[in-house]
Amino acid sequence: MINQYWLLKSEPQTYSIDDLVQAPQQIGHWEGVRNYQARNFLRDMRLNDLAFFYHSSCKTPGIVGIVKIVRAGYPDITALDPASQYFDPKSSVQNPRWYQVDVQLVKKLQRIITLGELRQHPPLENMLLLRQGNRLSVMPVSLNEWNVINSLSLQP
DNA sequence: GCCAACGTTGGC
DNA sequence: GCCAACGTTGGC
Repeated sequence: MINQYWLLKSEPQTYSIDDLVQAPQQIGHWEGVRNYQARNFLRDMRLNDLAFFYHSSCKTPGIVGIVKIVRAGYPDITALDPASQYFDPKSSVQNPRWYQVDVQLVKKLQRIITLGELRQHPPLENMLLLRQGNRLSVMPVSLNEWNVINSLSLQP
């Protein structure tokens, strides 16, 4: 079975890798995504797919961990909750508009692989993350990119 | 805080 | 369907 690899962005001030480290069973709900392209990627995720955990909008943006999809796409409950900041009146139980997945920590990297470092590696120059103006918070990562970054994470 | 690069909204 | 106005993202 061929898995797809992914990258998930989060603002650490909202949800950080350490929040996931400390979560029960180290499982987190990846909810609140309100972009259609990102939602479609969430919906495409399959059980046991792997993803990089990326910190964005912070002092040192970069990849900080690896997570596994432990529950594939299901309706985002926060869209149905009027008290939630992610509430969307256009979503309903019968016709959910947004989806979430559950992720479980595989490992927190020993060091952050910064955005600047990623940009220094020619094999990664076509990475979606590095494309100008890219604002997707959920995106696929090619096998080759995954392997390059994975080996970087093992270097001191 | 700035601002470029988006995505979304809504009038027409 | 077009497109201007607006809101958001996210690096710097």
